Amino acid sequence: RFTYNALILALVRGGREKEARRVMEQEMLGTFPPEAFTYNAVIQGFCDKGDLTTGFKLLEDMKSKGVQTNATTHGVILKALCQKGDADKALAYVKSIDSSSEMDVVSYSTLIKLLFKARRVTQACNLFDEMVKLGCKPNAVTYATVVDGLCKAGRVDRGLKAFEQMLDSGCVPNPHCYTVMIDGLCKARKLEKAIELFEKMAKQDCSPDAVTYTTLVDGFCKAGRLGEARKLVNLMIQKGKDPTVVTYGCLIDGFCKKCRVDEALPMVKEMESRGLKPNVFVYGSLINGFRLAGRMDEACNMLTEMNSRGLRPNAFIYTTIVDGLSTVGRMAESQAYFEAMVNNGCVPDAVTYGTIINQFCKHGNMEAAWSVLNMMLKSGMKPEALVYNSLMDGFYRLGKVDRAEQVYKTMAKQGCKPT
RNA sequence: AGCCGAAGCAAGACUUUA
Repeated sequence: RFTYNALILALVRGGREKEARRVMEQEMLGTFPPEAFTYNAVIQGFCDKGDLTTGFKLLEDMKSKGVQTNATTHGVILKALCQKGDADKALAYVKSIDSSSEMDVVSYSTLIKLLFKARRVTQACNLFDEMVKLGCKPNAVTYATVVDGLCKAGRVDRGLKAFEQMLDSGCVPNPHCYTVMIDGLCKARKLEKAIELFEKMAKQDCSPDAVTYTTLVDGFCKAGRLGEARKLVNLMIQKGKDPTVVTYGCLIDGFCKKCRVDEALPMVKEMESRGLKPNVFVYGSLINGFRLAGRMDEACNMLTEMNSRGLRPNAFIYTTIVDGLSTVGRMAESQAYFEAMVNNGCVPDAVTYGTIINQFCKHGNMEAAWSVLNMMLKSGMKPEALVYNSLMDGFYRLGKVDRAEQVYKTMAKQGCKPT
């Protein structure tokens, strides 16, 4: 029986869930009574592939065979629903659970994460309170989830409270817990507090890992404190925490944003010498760096280089190039890159079209801008307020107040709030 | 009873008077 379970698990992990199911249904069930462990593994296999239909079907099979679902079953199902972002279904599922197989700390944490993801912050917090009330003790993962959820919802203050609550509860924090808090503080522009926490970590016998370092490196970079960012990367090397591609990505982006792309380039060499290959993010930063410096030939060369290295440029990359070329007045080339984008099967997104609209506006080509907006709306895209702002500004500058008003009305109709 | 489920980090468009 253990052998079968081990085999099934191995198949699931290898992405061969169909075989796993066959082994379970046709070989194992003839010899051994069905058990939750096996079903959980197979259900997970299908859910990981996005096939929730089969997942739920197996769940029904399981129940009809009299196999008791357990907390892990719920965890697997909730994880799947979490990835789909289907909070309502998840809540309905939890309601349908009978009391003999309760939720545990993992399934609760999964559901809390899902609710935060669906921006249902109040519900997430209520669920957290509920689990405590029911005697299910939150662990470090639960707290990390809650702190992260609160911070990403713009409630760092409450994130900090939850973090303190974690310490008070006697829960031993791990680097994950600190990292989400540090990240939240950095993004809320409370860098000093983030540094403080980072320094406290080491003292607490919880040394920062590569992600924690990277988070703070990014914090320094976003605050324009590049010297400190660089020093921190040196420190992590010294401490034996190897920087990752993301670490270098943050550092390189920081320099690029400050128009110091020439200092960023040696860092690419440095990362390569450490065995790290620049990825699409790194190229994105570099291309943006050249764009900000008005050096579009070099930006385009970088795109060629990434192609030759087998990296596929995405909408970010193309949008940066399209924008940069337009800004320096190279309209025909800009358009050519937009066409190349489409021809290469890269789908322009709302930012791409927003960029194009903005560029038309800047160049006084308002009718073109207006028609792109309508195209966006027709295809169901939701332009951000800044796109409407750009259009209104463009019409105003040409003295076409009525057209600007028309834009404003469209904006209101789309439910887009003015900024 | 054999370790089946949960958490963290980076790139693109508006607004600048120098």
